[in-house]
Amino acid sequence: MTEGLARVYDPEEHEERLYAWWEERGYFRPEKQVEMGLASKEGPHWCITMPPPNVTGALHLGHAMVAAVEDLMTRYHRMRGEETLYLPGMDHAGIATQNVVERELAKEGLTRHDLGRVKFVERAWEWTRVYHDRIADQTRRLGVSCDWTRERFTLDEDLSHAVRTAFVRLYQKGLIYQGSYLVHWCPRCESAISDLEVVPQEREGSLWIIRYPVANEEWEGPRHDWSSGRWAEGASQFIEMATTRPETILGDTAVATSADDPRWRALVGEIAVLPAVERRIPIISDAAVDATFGTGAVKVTPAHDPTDNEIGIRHDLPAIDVMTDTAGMNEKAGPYAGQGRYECRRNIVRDLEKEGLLVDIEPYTHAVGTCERCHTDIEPRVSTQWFVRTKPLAEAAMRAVREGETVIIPEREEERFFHWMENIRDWCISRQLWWGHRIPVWTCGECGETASELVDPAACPQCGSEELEQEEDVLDTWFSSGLWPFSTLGWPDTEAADYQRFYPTDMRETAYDILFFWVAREMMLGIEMTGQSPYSTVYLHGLVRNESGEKISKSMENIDEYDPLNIIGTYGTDAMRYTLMTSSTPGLDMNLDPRRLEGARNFSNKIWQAARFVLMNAAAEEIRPEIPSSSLALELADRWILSRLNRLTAKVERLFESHQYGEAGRQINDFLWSEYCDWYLESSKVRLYDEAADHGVPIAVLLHVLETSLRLLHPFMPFVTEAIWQGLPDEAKEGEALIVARWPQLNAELVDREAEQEMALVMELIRGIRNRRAEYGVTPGQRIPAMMASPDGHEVLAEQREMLCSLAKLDPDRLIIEESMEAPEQAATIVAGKTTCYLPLSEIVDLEEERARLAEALADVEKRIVHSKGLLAGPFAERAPNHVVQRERDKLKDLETEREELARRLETMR
RNA sequence: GGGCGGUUAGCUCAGCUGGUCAGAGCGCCUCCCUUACAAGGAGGAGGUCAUAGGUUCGAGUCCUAUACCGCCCA
Repeated sequence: MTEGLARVYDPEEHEERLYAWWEERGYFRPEKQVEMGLASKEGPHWCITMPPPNVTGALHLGHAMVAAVEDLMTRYHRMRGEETLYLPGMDHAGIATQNVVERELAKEGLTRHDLGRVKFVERAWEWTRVYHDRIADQTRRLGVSCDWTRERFTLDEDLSHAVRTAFVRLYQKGLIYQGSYLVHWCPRCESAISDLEVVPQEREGSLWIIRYPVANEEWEGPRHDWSSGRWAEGASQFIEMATTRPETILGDTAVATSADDPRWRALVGEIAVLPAVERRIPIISDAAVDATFGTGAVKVTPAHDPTDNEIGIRHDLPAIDVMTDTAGMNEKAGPYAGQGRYECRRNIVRDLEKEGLLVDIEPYTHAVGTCERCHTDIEPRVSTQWFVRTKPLAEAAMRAVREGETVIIPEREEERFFHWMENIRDWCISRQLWWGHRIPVWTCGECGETASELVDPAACPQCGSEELEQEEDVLDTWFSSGLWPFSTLGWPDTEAADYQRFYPTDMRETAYDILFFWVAREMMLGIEMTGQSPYSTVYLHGLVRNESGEKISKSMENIDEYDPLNIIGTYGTDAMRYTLMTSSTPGLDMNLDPRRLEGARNFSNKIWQAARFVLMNAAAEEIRPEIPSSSLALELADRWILSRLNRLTAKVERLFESHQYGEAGRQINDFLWSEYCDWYLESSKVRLYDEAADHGVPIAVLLHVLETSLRLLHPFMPFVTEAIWQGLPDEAKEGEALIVARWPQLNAELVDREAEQEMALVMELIRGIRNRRAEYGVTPGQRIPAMMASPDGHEVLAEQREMLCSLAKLDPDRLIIEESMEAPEQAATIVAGKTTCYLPLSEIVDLEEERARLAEALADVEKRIVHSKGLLAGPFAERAPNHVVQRERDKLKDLETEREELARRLETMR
C-alpha cells in the first residue's frame, strides 16, 4: 500500500472497498474492540441505537444527516477506547408501508381486500425484503460503522415479543383501555391516526351562514318535503350560525350559543329543527362558544368535531356518526346517504338555499387536517379504539428530564418537551391496518370477557369458552419504535448480555421534528418498562433544506441533486458528511449549498495531496523515532507546528465534549490547510530539498502531525483519512486501522508559546514581503535583496534565513540581518513590532508611494494608540479584569514601538 | 392567539459562558501551470453584525421593543 498515492483523490476507488474491509475485520463489533485491546469489558462503554429507517423506500438527506452525526459520535467514542455499539435496524412503518404496497397493488388493479389479510401481509413482507436490502446497502454507502450482526427489525420475532410484553403489562396495569372516542380518521387509509400524524393545511374555503327554524306554537315542524322549497314554510323564529362544514349538519345534536349572548338568550332552552333530517335538537349555551365568532351561535356535531365533542360530553348529547369508513355519507344522512362528503356538501348547500335557510356565504381561510402519509383530508370521527393513558407516563418522563437523568440538546428543546408532555392527550394506538403488530387482546364470544396475555389464550379465563377472537387492529408503529432502545438489546430478557452491558444507552440522536413522535414515546415507555430513562442524552439536529431554505420535497425539479447517493457519486461520502457536519450549528436547520460540498471535496483532495508529498519524501528516508523524543533536534517550525497541533487537539476535545462538532470540524480544516500545508509543509521543503541537510526531523514531524490530524479528522471524513493512514509507514502509526486507532491526547509539553511568537514574527515578515512584491509587481520567481533590523529578533531571524529566503523569495546572498542598521534610501519598508525590514528595490520603488503608504500606516497606528490610551486612562483600567488590562497595556507598548519605527523610517525618507 | 428560532461580506454560513471576532468557503480583482495539490498557490477589495432603545469600563455576543422570514402548538 505504500506504492504512493494517486495524483487525485477519487472517493470511488476507496470508499466501498474500505467499508467492506472494516466490516469484514469486525471493527464495528464491540467484541472485536475488546479482543483487540482497544476497549475492555470492565472499562467504559457507549451505545447508540440507530433511528430505524422505514422500509418504505430510499434514504434521503435527513438519513444522511443522522448517519453523519451518529457515526461521528460512534467513531469518536470507539477511538477513545470505550466499548462502543452502534446498533442498526429498520422500522416496518405500518401505515406508510401499507400505503406503498397498496399503491403497487393498485397498479395491478387490485385492492388489499381482493387479496385478503394473509396474502396482503405476504406481499408486504416481499416488499420489505427488497427495500431492506436496498436501504442497508445505502446505509453502508454512508460509511456508518454500525454492528450489522446486531441488526433488528421491528417485526422480528423477539421485537414482537417485546411489543407484546409491553402491551400486556400496560393493559394489566390499566394503562391501556378501549373506548369509543373522537379520533382522527383517514378515509383513504381507513384507519385512525394519532394527533401527531395530522398535518394542518391552510385552505381558502367558505363560511356558510345558515339558519335552523325553531319549533314554537306557530310552527311545530315542517309540513313539506325537504328540497321542496317549502320545508320551512311557516316558521317564525330562526337561529343563525356559521359553519365551514355544512355536510356535518346531518349529525348535529344541538345548537350552542355563548352564555347570556343577548342575541340568542331568549332561544336557549328552545328546540331547533334540523334541516333535511328533521331531528329536534336543543338550543343550549356553553362557555366554549366564542361570542365574537360568526353569529355567536354554532351547530354542535359531537361525532365529527373535537370542540363539539367536548360540548356534547358536557351536555350529554348523542354523537351521531353520519359517515362511512371512506367518508361517504351513511344511512344516518337521510336524503344524502350514499354521497361523498364533498358531494353532500355541495348538495346540502344548494338545498339550504332552496329552502331559504342559507343566509350568506363568506370567503374564509382555515386549517384542514390532512393525513401525514397520504394527504387525504382527515375526518374527525367517533370510533372505538385502543388508547394508552399517558398522564402517569408523561409525569415520569418529565421527571427524568427535570432531574437531569436525560439531557436534551439544544437546551431549548427541553421547554418544548415539557410543554408537550404537560398537555399530552391519551395516545390512540390502534390502527385499522393489516401490516403491523396485531393487538394481543382476545374477546370471548360467549361472555364477552376480554383478556390480554403473553401467551395466546386457549380458552376464556372467565367462562372457559374456546370461542375467542383476537382483536383485528394492529398497533401504531410508534408503539414498537418506542421500545427500540431496549427491545433491540434483548428486553424483556433483562439478563440478556447486551441489555446488561449497554442499557440504558447513551444517546438518542434524531431530528427535532420527531421529538414528540418518537423521543417522547421512548422516554415514557422506557421508564415504564425498564425503570430507567432509555438514554442519558438526546441530541437533536436540524432539518436539511436546499440552498434557498426550501424544504426538499420529491416534487422539486432538481430533486436528484439532493439525493444522497448522487451527492456521494459527485463529491464522495466524506465530502457530504463533512459538509453536513460543518454547515450549521446544533439544532438549526441547514441550507445545503452545493458550493460547500465542492469545498469539502476539495478539502479531502487537499489532505490527499499533502499526504502524497509527505509519503514521497518519506519513502527515501529512514523513519526516525516517534515524537516527542529528546533525540530529535527540533527547529522553530517543528516546535511551532507541534504546538499548534496540540492546541488543536485540546480544542477539538473540548468541542466534542460540548457537542460542538461543526466548530471542531472547521478548526481541523483550518489547521490542516492554513497551518500544516501553507506553512509547515512549505517551510519543510527548505530542509528536504537540501541534500546536505538533515531530513529525518522534518519527515518525522510531517508524519507525526499528519497522522495525528488524520485521527482527529477521521470521525468527519472516515474514508479519505483511513485510505491515507493505510499508506503511512508502520513506524508512523500504531495499530492496524485508523478506525480503531487511539483518539489523540493533548501533550502539554509540546505547547510552546515562545515558538508560536517567534514563528508569528517570521510569518508576518514573509507576508509583508510578499505583499510588497505583489504591489510593486516583482516577477514571482525573482530573488530580491532584503535588510532586516531587529533588536529583539535578529537571532531568531538569522536562524530562519533559509525559510525567509524560500518563502519570501529573497536572495540569500543579499539578505542582511542585524540588530540595527542604517536605513537605505530607495527601499520599501515593512514594520513588524520592533523589527523593520527594508526591500531595497532601487529601480522599482516609488518613493512617493512608499511615503504615502508609510504615512497611512503611521496614521492608523496613531489612531489606535489614541484609542488604547483613552481606554487605559478611563474606568476600564480599574474595572476590567487584570489580564484584560495587561493585554491592552502590552498592545499599547507594541503600537508605540511600531509608531517609532514608522516615524523613524519616514524621517529618513524626507 | 401562545411559544420558539433566524436576520453577520454579492451568495451559503461560523462566531462557546460579553473583552484582538468582525471570520470561512464560494464569487470578485491582480499575478502564477514553482518538482503535493489549478479540486491549487501568492496578494487584494468587500460588512456602521435587521432597526430603535437599554444594561456595562466594554455588546453580533445580555435585556426590552419593532420589522421581516421560518417553525411548533392551539
